[in-house]
Amino acid sequence: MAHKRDREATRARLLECSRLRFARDGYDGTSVRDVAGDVGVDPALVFRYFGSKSGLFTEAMAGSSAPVVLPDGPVEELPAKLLRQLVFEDWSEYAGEHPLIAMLRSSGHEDTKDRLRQQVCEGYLDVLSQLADGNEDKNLRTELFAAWLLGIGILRTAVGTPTLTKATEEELLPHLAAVAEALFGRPVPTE
Amino acid sequence: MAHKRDREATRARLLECSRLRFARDGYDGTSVRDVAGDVGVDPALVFRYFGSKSGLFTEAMAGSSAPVVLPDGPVEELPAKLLRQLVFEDWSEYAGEHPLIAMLRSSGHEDTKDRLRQQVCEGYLDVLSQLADGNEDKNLRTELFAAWLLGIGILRTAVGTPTLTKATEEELLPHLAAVAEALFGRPVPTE
DNA sequence: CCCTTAAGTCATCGATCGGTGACTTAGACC
DNA sequence: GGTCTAAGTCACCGATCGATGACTTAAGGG
Repeated sequence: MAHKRDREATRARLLECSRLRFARDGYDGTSVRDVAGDVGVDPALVFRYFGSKSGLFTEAMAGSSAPVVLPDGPVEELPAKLLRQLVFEDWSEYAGEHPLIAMLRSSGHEDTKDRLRQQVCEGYLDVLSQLADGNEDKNLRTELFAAWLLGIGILRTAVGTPTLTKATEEELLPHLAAVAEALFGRPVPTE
Repeated sequence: MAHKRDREATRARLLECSRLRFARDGYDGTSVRDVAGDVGVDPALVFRYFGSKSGLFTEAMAGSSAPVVLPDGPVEELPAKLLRQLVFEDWSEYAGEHPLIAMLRSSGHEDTKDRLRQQVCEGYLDVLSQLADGNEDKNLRTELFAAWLLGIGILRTAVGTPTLTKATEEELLPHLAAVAEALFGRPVPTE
């Protein structure tokens, strides 16, 4: 009675809730009953709509690729933008972590690993590689910088290292500029 | 009759096999029956020795803290040593990944997160912080460098990014030196 | 108003999980 | 060789999981 009978709307709500569960608890830690319970629907409906649990997982992860910065501004501002998005944005909708970091928890499954790689490559490396233009090991430098951003996010949220967890964006920006300059050989403004 | 009745030896074999399982399949993906089967022993024995599954997990992870570089050489060589150990060493005994990276898969459990943090702090940050001596944000710089090393390991093994995965140690060392110098403000020899 | 269609539910299955307690057997010691 | 202790086994419990198929009910059209 709380909701009308709307197949597409129910499907969408299942996907949304499952995304949060999968991100927070991982694939194995999430049960179909949990997700159905969040939506207020019978678990059997999940199998009617998605065939299986892994079908739900695949579709949920496919729809979560949205949050990626588009290269709309000058390339020099990209590192700061990505850092802000990866680390400091409010991901409370995704259980407090960037979806990419959360997805790492399920990287034991080969499907997840493939999607993870695809998302990192298309969403981050393609954009970041502009910064490495003119350098010798362009791709390697790009991936090394992406590794740093990812590592910062992980130390902050998944490990909970003391200093980095409490660091503010303003404290991080100077070091970001220094490392970016060292890797890309060009000045990167902090503002 | 394959093995004699030796409590300590059986305990050790259970720990060793569980370490590999936990690393490769995560906490939830590993069953007590799996581990006992690897050792060729009854699953009930696991509970007799470790009380519970999480007891086995805790003890297994506590015992895997061994692989940490000791600061025996000059501090300038630490980054290269840690990179070699984290990324290029042969971790086939641990399913091909450094235990720390593997442990990230189970970082949904708070116990694992605590142990992970402790291991990163004591095993890596304490050693690395010598490099940041004399700098302003000593701890922050140290954690930022550790984040980079961890991120490199993750991109290589858990994500499988194209260029970094195939990179050799010799290709990475110059960039390691550049970033270390940018973060710590002191030259870091590549050899 | 009724009847069809599809959205959603219910009961249940088989497998697997962590965990427990009673039991069996191997090995050292006298 | 008998006996005692501890290493290891066996049978089983309750809970939970993914999954299936038969069922019920809400909504729209004639």
